[in-house]
Amino acid sequence: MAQHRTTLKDIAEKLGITVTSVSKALKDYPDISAETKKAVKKLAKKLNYQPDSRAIAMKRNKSNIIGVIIPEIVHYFFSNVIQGIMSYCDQKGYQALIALSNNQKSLEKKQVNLMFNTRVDGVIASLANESAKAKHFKILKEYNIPLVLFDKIDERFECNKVKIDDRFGAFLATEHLINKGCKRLAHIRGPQHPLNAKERYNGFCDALKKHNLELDPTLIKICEKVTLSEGYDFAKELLAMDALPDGIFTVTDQVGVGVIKAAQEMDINIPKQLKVVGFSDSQIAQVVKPSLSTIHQPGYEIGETAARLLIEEIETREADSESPVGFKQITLDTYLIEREST
Amino acid sequence: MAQHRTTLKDIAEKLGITVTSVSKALKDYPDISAETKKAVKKLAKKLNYQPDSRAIAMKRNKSNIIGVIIPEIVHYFFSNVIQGIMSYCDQKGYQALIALSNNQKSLEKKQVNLMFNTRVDGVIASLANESAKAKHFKILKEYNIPLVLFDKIDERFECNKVKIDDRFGAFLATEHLINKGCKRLAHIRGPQHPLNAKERYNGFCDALKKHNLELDPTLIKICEKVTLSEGYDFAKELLAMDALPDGIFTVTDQVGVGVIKAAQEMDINIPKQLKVVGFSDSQIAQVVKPSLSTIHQPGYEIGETAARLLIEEIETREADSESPVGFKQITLDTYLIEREST
DNA sequence: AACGATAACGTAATCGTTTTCGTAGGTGTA
DNA sequence: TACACCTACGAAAACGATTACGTTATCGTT
Repeated sequence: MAQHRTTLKDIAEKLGITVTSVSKALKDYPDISAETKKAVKKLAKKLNYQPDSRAIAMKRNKSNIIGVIIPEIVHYFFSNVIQGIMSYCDQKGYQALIALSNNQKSLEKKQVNLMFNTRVDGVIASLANESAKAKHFKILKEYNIPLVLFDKIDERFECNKVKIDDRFGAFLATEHLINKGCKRLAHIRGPQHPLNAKERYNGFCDALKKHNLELDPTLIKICEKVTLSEGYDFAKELLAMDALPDGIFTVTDQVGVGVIKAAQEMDINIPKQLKVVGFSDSQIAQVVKPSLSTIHQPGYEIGETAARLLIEEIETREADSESPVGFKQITLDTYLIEREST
Repeated sequence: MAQHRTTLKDIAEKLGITVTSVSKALKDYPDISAETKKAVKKLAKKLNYQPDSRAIAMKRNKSNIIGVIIPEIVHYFFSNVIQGIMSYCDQKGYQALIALSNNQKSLEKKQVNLMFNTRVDGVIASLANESAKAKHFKILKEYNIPLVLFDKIDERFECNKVKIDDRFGAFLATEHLINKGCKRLAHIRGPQHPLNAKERYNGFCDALKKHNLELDPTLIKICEKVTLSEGYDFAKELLAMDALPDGIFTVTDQVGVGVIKAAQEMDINIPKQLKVVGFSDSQIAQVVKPSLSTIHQPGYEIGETAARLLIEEIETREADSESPVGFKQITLDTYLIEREST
């Protein structure tokens, strides 16, 4: 019942020639006669011969598979990145092996090792929230396996990187609130470790400083999971204070939507009494009512760029394994999208 | 600079024994002396030996990689499914190679072939909108490669399947509209081919029939891309008719949100003048204002179940390649979530 | 006739691992 | 002494494909 997968051997035996000739015939080597080529190709088609990529991978020491490690996948930004990665890979003849870290450092480490064992040609990753450093990616470096970090990166780690200017984006968002008349600004920020959470916080501070506004530590809240409900809870806290904030910049749109929900429940009008800006430009930001102003974060382009850098590095090393690679950090443009929440 | 990946050969040479013994020592074969084992293991650890999964895959004829082919990934439902698949795979020691069909049949076919060549152990797929039949998956069947279809399935194709009862879900949604007093019901349905779009349409009809309501063909609209903006456009058409519909059931939440946007622009009150029910229970359904009633579609569980079925089939065939496999169709529970839009 | 060129194919090594089947040397027993 | 038996290892085939290098046979040239 179970059909046998045709190999070169099968073809060779039926034709009474050797595996070598079959291989050469299929690849149009000049030292194979036209007749033999014809016969081989015909039989190959008939038996539906398809080369075994694993065997080729062993021989060439190249799998044409890249690994992707991300914190989560049910996430507008990350799924966009993946889409970008995949469409570029498809074009270039690579496949994508995807793994999740669930934002846990230990799991992330395990996934890195798995990728290493699977002998992927390279890895694209965004660090787990628990991972301040990319130290556990070092094994890739040691064995010359290209790595591209995006979004949640470790600046000190020597490799290609793709990101947006989070600090500038946050600055734009905050200054927008100020320009709209906000005086008392709050920020619901991301976790301690991820660099982009820090950068967004810094951008927030930059804007305050530029406009001579004081930074009130009680108006800074730190998310752990960066969810809608965290945004909701922190907003409830912030909006129960004696001196209410009149503008909130949130680390993501998810959190921003949580803020909007909380404000609505407390009958605080957005944007009149409170203005909100999120970050990422995810779909919920346009769908929520009032729609949420946000900072655009081009997920698809980030993915595409990361894949391009990775494949370039892979193929450069392939051509000359000893040429020292110059690492780039590509920063993609970002901008403010103004909506009803401001 | 570039470090060399340790192989059995390296260890064997340094220890003056053969590859055979090294392999056996690492796997605790009884015919290797305790001393040798100790020495081998020590050196293996020191040199960070990790077996090459490709070589093992060749030998065992098993890659421990499964293929996943889905129409798109920037999609709440599909990304949830992937999450479910991956977490199950992780537990069972499998990795996931993911590919997108972009809802195109030709690309889907290409991806199936790629999966075949990569020698994945099995495939999980949801059909592209363009694919009425799963005929192009036949090659997997011919070579005894397990396949599990989910969500957008081909009922006639013999393989394991995981889905929800779309017809019943649609019936629930529609009856809910009727129970809430709607008399003139519209349905914005999915494309022609996907079975679940047909089933949802059928469920819509079932409810009308049960409650002796007439089916007005002018109130049925057919999406191509199933996007928010399609929902918006169709809603504008429907709400410009002489006899307005008072209830709309949409094939997805995306489309439902489009309807809500259109109604709001036209100053039609939801739920007073118009009630809307979506399908999928995606995040935007809770975020939109008014929040959208919907039918729950358990993406994570569907993914988990699909992975479980697939891996069970893989391992059954592994144990006994000739045992005829009985295919299951698992239907997961679904239910209505009532929100502000009704 | 002798040599070289060329065409067309095969040999064998290789990638890294697994596993079956030896086999050499030693010990124990009748 | 002869045989069985055990211990601890190695040889070799196998998975499927690639490729540097050999090896024939045939023909042309001088």
